[in-house]
Amino acid sequence: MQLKSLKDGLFFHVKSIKSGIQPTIFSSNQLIHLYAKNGFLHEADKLFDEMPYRNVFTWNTIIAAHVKNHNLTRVEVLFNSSPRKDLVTYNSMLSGYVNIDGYEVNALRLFVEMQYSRPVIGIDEFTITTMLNLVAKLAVPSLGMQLHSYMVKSGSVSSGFSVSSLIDMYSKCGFFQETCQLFGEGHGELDLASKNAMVAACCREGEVELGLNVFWLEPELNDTVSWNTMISGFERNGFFKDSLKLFVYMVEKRVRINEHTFSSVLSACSGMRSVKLGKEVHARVLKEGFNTNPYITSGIVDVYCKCGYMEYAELANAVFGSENTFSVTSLILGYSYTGNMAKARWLFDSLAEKNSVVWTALFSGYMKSRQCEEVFMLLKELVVKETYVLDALILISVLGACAIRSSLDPGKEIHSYILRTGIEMDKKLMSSIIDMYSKCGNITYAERIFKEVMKRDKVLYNVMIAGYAHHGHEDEAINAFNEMLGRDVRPDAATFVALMSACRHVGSVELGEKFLHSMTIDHDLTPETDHYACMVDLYGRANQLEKAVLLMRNIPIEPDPVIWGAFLNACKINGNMGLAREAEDNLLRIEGDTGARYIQLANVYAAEGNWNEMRRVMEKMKRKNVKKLAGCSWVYTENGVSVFTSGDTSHARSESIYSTLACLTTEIDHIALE
DNA sequence: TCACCCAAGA
Repeated sequence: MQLKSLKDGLFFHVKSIKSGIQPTIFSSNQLIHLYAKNGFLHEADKLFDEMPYRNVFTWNTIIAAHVKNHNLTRVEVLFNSSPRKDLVTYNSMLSGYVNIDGYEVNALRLFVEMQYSRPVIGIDEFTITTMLNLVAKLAVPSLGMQLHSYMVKSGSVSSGFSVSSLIDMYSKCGFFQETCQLFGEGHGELDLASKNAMVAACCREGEVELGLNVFWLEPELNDTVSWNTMISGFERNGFFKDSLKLFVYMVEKRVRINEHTFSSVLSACSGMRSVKLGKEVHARVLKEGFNTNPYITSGIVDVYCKCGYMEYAELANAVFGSENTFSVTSLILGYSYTGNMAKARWLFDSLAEKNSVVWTALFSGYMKSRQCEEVFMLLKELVVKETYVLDALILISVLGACAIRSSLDPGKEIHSYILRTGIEMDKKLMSSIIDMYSKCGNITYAERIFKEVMKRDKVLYNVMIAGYAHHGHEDEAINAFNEMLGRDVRPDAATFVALMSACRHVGSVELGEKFLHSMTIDHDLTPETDHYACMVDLYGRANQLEKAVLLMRNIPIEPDPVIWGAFLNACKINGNMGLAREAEDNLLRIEGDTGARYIQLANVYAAEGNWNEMRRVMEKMKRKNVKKLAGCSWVYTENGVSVFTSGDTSHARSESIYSTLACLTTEIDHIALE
């Protein structure tokens, strides 16, 4: 008897219990399969345990059920106690090892055992496709190619399963040419899974248009997977609107939507930072009952976090219940973005297990709010608590903190850690190291590392040009820029900030003007705040206040405090108090609650000996009740960091520090007199 | 009874 549906099965099961007639092994096997398929694993297990006789099919069915449920401990127990194992038993076990993270080595061992143990189990097409999956997951093309050769030799390369698995494997190993070739060879009749794998491969390669063309080949074939692949392909390449448009079209065409669809659509909403669309999708998810899928619930939380709606995000997370690390990570990032690091830290501490992504999230949060000490402390905590090799993105955060703090020694330690552990030096990491060395005052090291990189990208050039600028090496900055153009690396707005800042350091007004002009005319870039502020500063330092005034009048964007601050400084250098007053009005209008601005203004008047004006500004500041954080210096010693503010006597050894300082000052005075 | 293609947080 054939039991087709769960209803059939239940009916049959009840009948057999009532009648007391033991079902045949064949029927019981079918029942186990039906129960497991419909999520009733407990019932499947119970039936399996109660069976007086079992055959190899019985064992294979229950093993497969637990493989699908990712219960590997149970799978291994069953596999080892199974009295007779055939190729199917081995293939199921192999599939368990391949599809559950952390058992990849077991899969390789089992694969070898299947071929060489006595008696030989052998391998078949199922084994090969499962192994191709493993190759794709681990990205080890050499093994993939061996499997491919074996398939060619054994003549099993023509089935849809084989081709789609091969396409997927080559694509995930980064061999796009081979992927295209395989797809092209099988063009006589289009196999849906192979076509879907090809669409995915194109999107993975960033060839979205090509992917779309494949998607529209014989569109009547397309199933939910095809649509999902294309929707996610758009999303992952940043074409969020196209992703959502295709989703709408999918709904109109009445193609069945599943949990994968919603997951990608939610990512697109996050990418667009559209809370409106996010809410719409959220409503649809609730309506269609997908609100227990962890991919989807974390996706919803993420949309609200990315859009800055932290209250909604918290609420959604609470409603969805059951701890979801992805949701919590999104929340940590959301709070980091809004500068609420206390809340971010609280959430971080609430996680029982912390993976490298969540550590990275906290690191980047502290970096974003420039809490460098917290970055260093977190690093200490991480090294104590976790044993794994530090993630490149974490190191980038720490290097950033070193750069801000001008802490060369910790920076060097990180650099040697990278060399020691053999972490792959990608361009981002390389740029961070170069930036760290240059900001910590060691331009020679920065340059040496830069010159070792053959394939230099935009960020790498920008960092190096900024480094040269920072150290007053105008010619080197311009040479690097010319080399960049010669290598067809397109400059961006940051390149010109670096170049103009090089001009600022050496006072080359003409060159600065040339760059400002050239970025618009030759490179189709729009000057932003930093460019104008840089130019105003350049004019100021070159005693060309009239040009600064002219530029201020013609800046096409609303000048922000950075530009006004630069202009104020220009007024100070050129001793023009009338214009300084104008800058003051504008500055305090925008930044009336920033203590540092009042002090800057007071200093402008003080430099001119205009004590009345200075007093007026200080009184204004007092009335507004704003404070300025004291500027400080710091020194790294073996015992940690010591911070000093002006007139500070809080340090335990402050007496000896001050007497050393007095000696040094006397010596400097002597040198100056000589 | 086992195998292919689509989903999340830096």
